[in-house]
Amino acid sequence: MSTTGRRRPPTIHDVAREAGVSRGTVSRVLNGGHHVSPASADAVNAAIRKTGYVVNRHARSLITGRSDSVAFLLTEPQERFFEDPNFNVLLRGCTQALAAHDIPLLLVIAGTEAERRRISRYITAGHVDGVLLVSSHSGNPMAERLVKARIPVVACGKPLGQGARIAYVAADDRDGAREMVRHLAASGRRRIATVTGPPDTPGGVERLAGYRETLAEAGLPADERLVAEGDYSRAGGERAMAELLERAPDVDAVFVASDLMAQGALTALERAGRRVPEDVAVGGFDDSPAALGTRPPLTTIRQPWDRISTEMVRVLLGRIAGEDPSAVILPTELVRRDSA
Amino acid sequence: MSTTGRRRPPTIHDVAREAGVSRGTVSRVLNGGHHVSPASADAVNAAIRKTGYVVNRHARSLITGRSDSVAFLLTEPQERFFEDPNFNVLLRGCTQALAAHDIPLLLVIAGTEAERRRISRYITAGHVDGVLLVSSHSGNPMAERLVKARIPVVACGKPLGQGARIAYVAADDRDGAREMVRHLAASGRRRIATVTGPPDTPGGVERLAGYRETLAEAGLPADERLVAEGDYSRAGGERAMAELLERAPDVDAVFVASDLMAQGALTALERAGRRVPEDVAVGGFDDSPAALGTRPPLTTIRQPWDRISTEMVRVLLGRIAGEDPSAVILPTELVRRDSA
DNA sequence: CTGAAAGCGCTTACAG
DNA sequence: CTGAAAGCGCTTACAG
Repeated sequence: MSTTGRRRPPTIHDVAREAGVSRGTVSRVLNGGHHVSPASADAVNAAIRKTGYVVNRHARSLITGRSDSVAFLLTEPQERFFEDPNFNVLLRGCTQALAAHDIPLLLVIAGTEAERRRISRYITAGHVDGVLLVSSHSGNPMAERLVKARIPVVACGKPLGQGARIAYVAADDRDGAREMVRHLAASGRRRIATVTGPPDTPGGVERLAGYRETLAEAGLPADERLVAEGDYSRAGGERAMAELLERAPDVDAVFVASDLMAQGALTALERAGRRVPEDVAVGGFDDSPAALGTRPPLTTIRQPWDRISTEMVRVLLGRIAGEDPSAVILPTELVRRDSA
Repeated sequence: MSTTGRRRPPTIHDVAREAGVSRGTVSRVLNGGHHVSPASADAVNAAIRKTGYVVNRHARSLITGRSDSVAFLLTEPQERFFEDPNFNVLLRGCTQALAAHDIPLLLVIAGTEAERRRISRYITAGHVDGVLLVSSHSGNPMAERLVKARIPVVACGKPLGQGARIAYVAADDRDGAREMVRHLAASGRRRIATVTGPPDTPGGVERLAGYRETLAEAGLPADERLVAEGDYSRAGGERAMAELLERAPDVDAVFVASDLMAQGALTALERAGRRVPEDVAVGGFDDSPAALGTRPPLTTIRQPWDRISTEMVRVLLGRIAGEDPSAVILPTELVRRDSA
């Protein structure tokens, strides 16, 4: 009569009965099969197939205290992340790396302080085993809170404030910037400007430092009129480039600290009637999908996003397993296209 | 001695003791406060604050059979989704709409058949209460499986195969296409081509239908050389436009069924030395962020993504609460910029 | 309105 | 190797 009704899913008890063993034995098979005779294991596996049994994770989590899932946590206004293709690449990479471990990724966006509070409670309540923290800005209160609550965390990019207590994975920002500026100088440019990231972000600080060092090495004079601050947005890049053009009309190259900002810079240059790369060479940073959408295609510094996400997941899983926080710095690579 | 160790989080039992009531009463306060005296409720709330109690969701889910979370499920190769900015907008909208209900979003990508199988099991195991299904192609085996397993599902875009059994939210594709083609014709274009979406997607079918209808209404002859098939990717759009240029060199306008493909079409036109909009007017579809990154900025049809995501969440929550599947069709809007 | 009690589905020492 | 049993933290009829 009730075959039409929604059948209750089979439990471990049904499997045990079917296999003719105790629930304990079924559980042992489920959890690695140690201390189980081959015959019992076979019987259990057959019973699982026959009944279509799937473990109830809530019950398991209740007793193990683990959720077997991980959060991908964004702690900035969403617009930034969704505008910037880097975000996609990172999210995709982490999703994939986690999937390989059969761990689902919980996407959590905490852009406002109210949201951050709510999410803190959510995470602290044991909903996830660890957090992949994506936030370019330092002094992030979330990181502090999470670390204090003993939640395993690994950040993308070096957290400027937190000291050594938090694990992170980052590209070698400074070295990447140096390579780009060397490339610009090698093509004979002499008035090389830069559009920086925000000064409270590792990319903002390190890429600028690399720029300055390389200028000095090349014997080019430092000129503060050649430095404009951006905010990693396309609009910010456009604004900064316009500023640069006004302050230093003789600029003949610019290193822009992100591809998205470089896209904006290109717009500003076009409006000003400057040809790229003939009049002004433009170098970006990231090698994000944004670099291909521009005209001309962007010469840029590739961040190894695949490796970054893989490493973030690896380190986080290690942290969850009890390992100490570690830092991973990955090398970048110059990608030559047409803009410089 | 043990204050340094990781303190076990407070349970409902601790709260009950603190408040001087039974665990049942605490639970009642937690679940709406019905059948609880104000005095007890106050005592419980005070105890919750004092102990910092947060409900253990695993225990709750075990008994209620609900997870209080929802999956955002992508069932296509990831590249497509991450390449296409529409995806971002949708994901962001759903995340926000869900956050308003305090429901976390689980991002799940099932691009390969193996992944789909794994994810099916995952979802069927009761890990989520419902699924926001994002997949442009029809005949999606996932949808079938989920519906069969009685999982509440709402699709983005009308599922071509599934009939009336699955709820969906979509923009009015046909009407949007008609408006764009009318706009093109109104500007005096006579050789209006189209780059379509895949023929097994609702957008591929409906937007092409709208194109044909409007051409007929405008008294323009149907010419199959003016129809090229795209795949919603930038590269596909570029390819299709090149094809069009070869087959019908006198083309003076093109309606491209997605902004991303339009971006590709622009590249092909530029390579062919055609000016936009002077020689060829280009109209897109979506009003995705891709439409702003082009030169010239794209005239396009806006899909009301905010409303689409809000509605998807609303319908899904309704389904979870037991409502019947419903379909929501939202109006589009012509956005005039410089490309047409 | 409220407490005592059963039970959700699982894991894990504990004995054998 | 394996079963019986306790217990994870919660919710929900059931009596009062």
